[in-house]
Amino acid sequence: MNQTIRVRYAPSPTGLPHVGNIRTALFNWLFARHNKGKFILRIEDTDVARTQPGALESIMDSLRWLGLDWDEGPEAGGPYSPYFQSQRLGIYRSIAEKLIAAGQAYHCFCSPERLQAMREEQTKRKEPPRYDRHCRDLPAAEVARLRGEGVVPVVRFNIPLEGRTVFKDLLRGEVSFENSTLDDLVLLKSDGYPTYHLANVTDDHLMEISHVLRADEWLSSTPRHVLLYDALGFQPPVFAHLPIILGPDRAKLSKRHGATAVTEFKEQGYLPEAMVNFLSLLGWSLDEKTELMSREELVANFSLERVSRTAAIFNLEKLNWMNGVYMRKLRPQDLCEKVMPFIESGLGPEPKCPVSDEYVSQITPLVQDRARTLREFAEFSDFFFYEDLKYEAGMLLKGVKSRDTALHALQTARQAIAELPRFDATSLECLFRPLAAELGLKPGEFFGLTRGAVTGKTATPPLFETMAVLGRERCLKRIDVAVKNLSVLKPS
RNA sequence: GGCGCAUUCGUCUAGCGGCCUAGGACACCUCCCUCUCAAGGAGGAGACCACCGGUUCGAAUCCGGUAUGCGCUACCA
Repeated sequence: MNQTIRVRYAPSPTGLPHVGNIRTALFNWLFARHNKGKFILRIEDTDVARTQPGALESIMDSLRWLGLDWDEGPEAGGPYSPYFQSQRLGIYRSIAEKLIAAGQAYHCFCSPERLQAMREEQTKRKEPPRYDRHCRDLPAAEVARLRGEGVVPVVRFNIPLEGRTVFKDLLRGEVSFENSTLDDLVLLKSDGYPTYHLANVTDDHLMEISHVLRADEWLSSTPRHVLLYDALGFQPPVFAHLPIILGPDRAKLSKRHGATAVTEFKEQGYLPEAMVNFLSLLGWSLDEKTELMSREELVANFSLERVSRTAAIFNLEKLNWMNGVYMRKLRPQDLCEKVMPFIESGLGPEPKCPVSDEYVSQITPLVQDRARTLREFAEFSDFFFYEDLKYEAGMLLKGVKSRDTALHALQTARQAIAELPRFDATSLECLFRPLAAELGLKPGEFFGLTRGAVTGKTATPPLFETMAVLGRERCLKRIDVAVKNLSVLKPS
């Protein structure tokens, strides 16, 4: 096959794009870029009731955020316009009419009520619920009568009553279905919109899609599509059904499992490059060891042969780890820039120090190794920004013998700090180590106590660097507050 | 219920007949480093390769069956 590779991502704008969904987009994109082909974005807005206003924007935002650029589609345009199925209604109608004329499809006047009753009846009799082909061979006179009554029909496809439909799936090999298990699916709905099946087959053909890489849940409807291609005299594309993504409970990933929309990951402070890397490993692998790959490496190495066939569980822990790796790889000034909005929005309304580039760039090297997401970065460094700390005074006593020991140590530290000629990390350490010995405290005890006073936390970046960034005045003030907090505590 | 797909450590996976007494990664545990927390380094535990048959000198790898899971079974995609 030496035609150019053309693949598409064809979401329906019914909500926020899901990570599973976007993983399919990623694989399509990687396949296109690896093969120097085209990646097309096509919007399948054929369900009027389910289409949501902002969905298109969030689909495009998600793709852009991950760097999955499309060659044809909304905003990009392209030779096969339009790329919105709702703007191609005439095409589907004429295809449907062509099928009817050829005896490959028919009008069906059955009401939704009749269909539902029929299915209930079938289920009760333990039969597979299937359209009973009531309208398949309706006499012309009957059709005219129903028409006259104003019943708007749907168009159904004539599935062959016998035989098998066999097709090749790139990942699963030959797949075969008994035609008798398929029913006469609806092609054109009564509102004039096509169903997925018609629109999909029509557009994939017209847009010269070479490979259909879609989620596994479509495998069962592929024989219908193959039959449709046949009826229309179209050459079917190559199919590859990708494994789906499950939540930790092995059920299809959904809102119950926490964040699932791509935009949520963005808001939670994940980096797009980490996301792309992580998602690429959900159902694909390069070899037995390589895990960390740049976008370029992924493009260079991606191949369908190495896509697995089994559903994968979305492992948030691993994403967190990988995001941390990418955070640590960032140049400090880049991290600084990326984390800024999270600091600004992540801090509450309480009075806080000004958030400046200069200040944040001092904090960045201290927190970079410690945070796994940008949001976590903001949380870990919040004490740098709040003017007043909130903590339980008892926290200060953790690891210290008594309240009075702590009070004395803090007061001693306060005075020493106030008199320190140079307020930097090295000077502070040279001051504190001997001071701990003088106080009869272990360094860890003394440092921990000071840490609590100065940050309100038990776990922070290294004490002296942290103090140096906070500045002398703020440290003194916070120690004063700590002393006050301890004084009102019962002696221990 | 019918049809289809799948089944290797808790999780993501490597493996496409002998290199496997099954490799890597996350998570977990221990130790080192260390002012806390991380990061980093060194180890460890963790999979009778779903089960049962078969093919073969030899099977995680091929075939059949069973079980389990998932998907589809709409005028939704």
